[in-house]
Amino acid sequence: MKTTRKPQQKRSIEKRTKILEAAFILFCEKGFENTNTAEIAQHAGVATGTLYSYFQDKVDIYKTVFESYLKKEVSKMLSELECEINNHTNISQFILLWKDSYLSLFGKPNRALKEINSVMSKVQNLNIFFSDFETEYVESIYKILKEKYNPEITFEKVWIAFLLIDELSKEYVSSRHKKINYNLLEKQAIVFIETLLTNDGG
Amino acid sequence: MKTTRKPQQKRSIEKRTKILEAAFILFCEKGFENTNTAEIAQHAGVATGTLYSYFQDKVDIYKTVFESYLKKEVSKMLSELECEINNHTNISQFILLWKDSYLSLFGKPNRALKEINSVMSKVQNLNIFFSDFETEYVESIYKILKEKYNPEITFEKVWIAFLLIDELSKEYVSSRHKKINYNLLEKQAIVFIETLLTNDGG
Amino acid sequence: MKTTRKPQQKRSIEKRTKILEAAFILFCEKGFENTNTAEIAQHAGVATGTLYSYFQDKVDIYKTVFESYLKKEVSKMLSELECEINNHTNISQFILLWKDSYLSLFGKPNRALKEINSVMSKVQNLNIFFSDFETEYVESIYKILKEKYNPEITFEKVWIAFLLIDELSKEYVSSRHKKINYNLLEKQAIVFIETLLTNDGG
Amino acid sequence: MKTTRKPQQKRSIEKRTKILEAAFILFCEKGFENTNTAEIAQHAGVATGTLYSYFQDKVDIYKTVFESYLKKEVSKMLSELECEINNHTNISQFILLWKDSYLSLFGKPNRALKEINSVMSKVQNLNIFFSDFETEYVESIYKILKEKYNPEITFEKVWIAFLLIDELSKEYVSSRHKKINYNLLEKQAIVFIETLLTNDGG
DNA sequence: TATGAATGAGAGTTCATTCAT
DNA sequence: AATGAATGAACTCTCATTCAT
Repeated sequence: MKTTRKPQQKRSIEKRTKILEAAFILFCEKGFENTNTAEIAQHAGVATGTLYSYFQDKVDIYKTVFESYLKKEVSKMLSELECEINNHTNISQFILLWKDSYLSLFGKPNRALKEINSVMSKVQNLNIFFSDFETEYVESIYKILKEKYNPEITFEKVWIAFLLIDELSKEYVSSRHKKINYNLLEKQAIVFIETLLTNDGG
Repeated sequence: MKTTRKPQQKRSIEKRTKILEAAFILFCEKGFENTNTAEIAQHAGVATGTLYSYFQDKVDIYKTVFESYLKKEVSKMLSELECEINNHTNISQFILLWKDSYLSLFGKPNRALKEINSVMSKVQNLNIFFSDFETEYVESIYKILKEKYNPEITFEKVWIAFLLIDELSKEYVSSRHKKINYNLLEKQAIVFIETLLTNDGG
Repeated sequence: MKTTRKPQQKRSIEKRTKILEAAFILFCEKGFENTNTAEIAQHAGVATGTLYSYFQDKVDIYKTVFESYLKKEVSKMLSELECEINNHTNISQFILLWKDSYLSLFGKPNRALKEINSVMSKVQNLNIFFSDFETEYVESIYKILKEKYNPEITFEKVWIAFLLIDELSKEYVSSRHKKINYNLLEKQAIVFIETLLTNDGG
Repeated sequence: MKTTRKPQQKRSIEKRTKILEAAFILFCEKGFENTNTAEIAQHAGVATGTLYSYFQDKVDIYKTVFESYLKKEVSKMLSELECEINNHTNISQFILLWKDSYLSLFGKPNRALKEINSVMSKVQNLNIFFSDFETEYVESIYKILKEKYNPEITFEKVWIAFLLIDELSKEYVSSRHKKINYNLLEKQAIVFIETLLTNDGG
């Protein structure tokens, strides 16, 4: 029977946090498969064995890193978004804010999250968490839009907007398509998301 | 100085093809990291050592597999698309055809291609190929659309349409978001893309 | 220079006893190699570090556990045996009593004691203790038998009886030979031991 | 899906044999837990990875080592015993031969076989093989004795004889009881085994 | 004196790559 | 040209032991 520590003491929590921070940075930079446990330990300033006091295995570290990252950052982001709306933001500005916050959230861990299928094949229930999480996230945006801007809006339209914002962020992060004028791309995308979300038809 | 053979003889070419086919199937199913060279050799019906007669290393196999897959399939797809257009297809039908052909192309290798960043860190110039390839692909679509449907269309708009079709395909392949009505999503997306590509504004 | 405590205070002695009890149970169940110090500490209700206040290392725990078990239990057993004899027990009954008491003593720690060679290679003088102990034990039985039943008996004959009782106990504990009728085996063994110990020849 | 090689070629068989030989020596000397895979490989003159071409894991090596040792040696021993009987051997001589052959077989691997419980907890069906093997072995002896010397003999009596011979061998191998006159012990044991096996009573 | 978090050497195992045949 | 047995570095994970608190 294997147990992992649920640290209550301050120093212990600090160590756990350091491990998660180091793992986050390395997974984002190099991905899951190209990061080894020794590196994580070294960057966290702990011994390799210490990782296994706090986490069951490497996959558990991955899972915890991105679960906690998303949980923490997304709820923060959503409340910030809601706050902004109350300051007389129009829908165009809202979309811009949405895109910016999404980019700041998913820009960094983008690479690591892409590998999720690889990690998934080693553990059950991992993709369910992330799928459900995405759904919840879009539902929150959907509620805001329905309440504040367009009571007729459908969930699917918001999802399309979400897909586009997701792709825009990835384009931005990679910036690998030389022929693309990113500023123009973004401007046009936002105009069309606005059309999508305000038009009654569909 | 290490060399890999450029096989000219018939039997050699067959062997190379078998390796690429086996690798394609396995990389698509299990990803790069979870597929080992012994498996590829076994499925191809050759010895492990033979892999290294035709390819420099495992990454070279990955690179060649998807380069050749894309080169071959995309040009086929594009000529099919062009062919269809001449049969009095309207833009809405064109978008549908585009989406379907894209799905049939990228549905299968989706998982393997997601890992591209992971593979990239082991070899130079891999992502450049894929980025350039994507650009060329969208340019081809852009030309068709400009010529046949809308001379005013911008490259960026087509790119937005492309991003959306890409994401739709991924959603379709994974089908992991329970709350999404995929038929509705697709229908609305296509209407939206049509609007995007026919409207003069932007 | 490392020292281990010789606890004099009541609470200390209790702790030491708890460690030995926990270790005894675990070593008997799972053997030396498959029992780890964390488990011993947990079952004893102490911290892992505490083990090392009372014992030099894991081997020292093993050694102490079985030394103290044998010393305590065997002398108890021998006095019980001697007690029974005075109540007009015949030799056949004595052998039965011997076997039963031996089984109750060595049945449980059988597995752990089998591993003694493995543990021995890590520490000096461990097997000497156990060998000497066995000798003393058989000598005690020998004295009883010589005094009460057969003055002509030889030490070697008693040793043969001892070997047989030892094996019988092991068979009983493992019960893994399906074709053996254990009741019959035991009955015949005891008859044989009786013959062995009463016959003058040899 | 993991596969291990079934070597057919001469050189391959040699390598497998070398691994088994090295493992046999080391397991006998130091036991299962105190022998590591690197040592086995080194003594066999192969790389660590090579072990895993021929065997699934360390336990599989242990299992194969002693299964093949016993299968090979015991059948050889039994045919030798049968051969001797035909040369007008009396029962006393037969018992002596039995004991000697048993000693030469189980003397060396005695230590390693004692650890079987430890290894067993890591793998299923291991003890079943060894128990069944012991049963078959004693049955063979039983058949010989019944046929050639005493048609009235019971299986249980032969088993008792077997237990005694087993213990005698262990005593001999360890030779750790200083007060024992081993020659006398053996002589008396054999006399009594003879009594046991020839007497009709029981 | 007791704690238990931390250590890190060392274990078993995998697999891309090589090279004698 | 093709083989596939062999390699051995690198990986993840364990656990007896230590030591700051």
